[in-house]
Amino acid sequence: MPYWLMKSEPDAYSWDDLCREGVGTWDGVRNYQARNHMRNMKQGEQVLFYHSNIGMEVVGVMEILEEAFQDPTTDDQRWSAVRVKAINPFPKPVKLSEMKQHPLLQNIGLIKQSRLSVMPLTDEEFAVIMDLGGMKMS
DNA sequence: GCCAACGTTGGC
DNA sequence: GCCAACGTTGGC
Repeated sequence: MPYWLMKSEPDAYSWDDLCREGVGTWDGVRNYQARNHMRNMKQGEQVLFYHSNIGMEVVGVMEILEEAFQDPTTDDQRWSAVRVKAINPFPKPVKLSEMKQHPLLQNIGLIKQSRLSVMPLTDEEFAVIMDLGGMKMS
């Protein structure tokens, strides 16, 4: 099963914002590569939530509730959004600096392509980050 | 605040 | 279709 990681600046939209809303719409993505990843997401898949700029850490796990649909923030049909819900916060958020030091995380988009905001993770990468964050895999 | 990386735009 | 100029992202 594919896993994902999505970034947001907490100033704009944070983990706490998502928890407050319960169900969140992940919209505003204006990058083709990121959009293509979003269109590949399937209901029930798990997504890590990363705080860029402020925090620079993975803070929790989300789940895809609704697969890609027209981004409600624009009429431009090129852009898609997905619906997500928070599952669990990390007991211990995982810092970017920590991930950069981990030998099994050297190929993740966060490190290799720092501007990409939506990216896939391998089973192994997902498991490593969950472990670093003190989360038990269910 | 700076700047590297990278995507987009527009002139040719 | 190339590429210079420019804008944006995001780490430092």
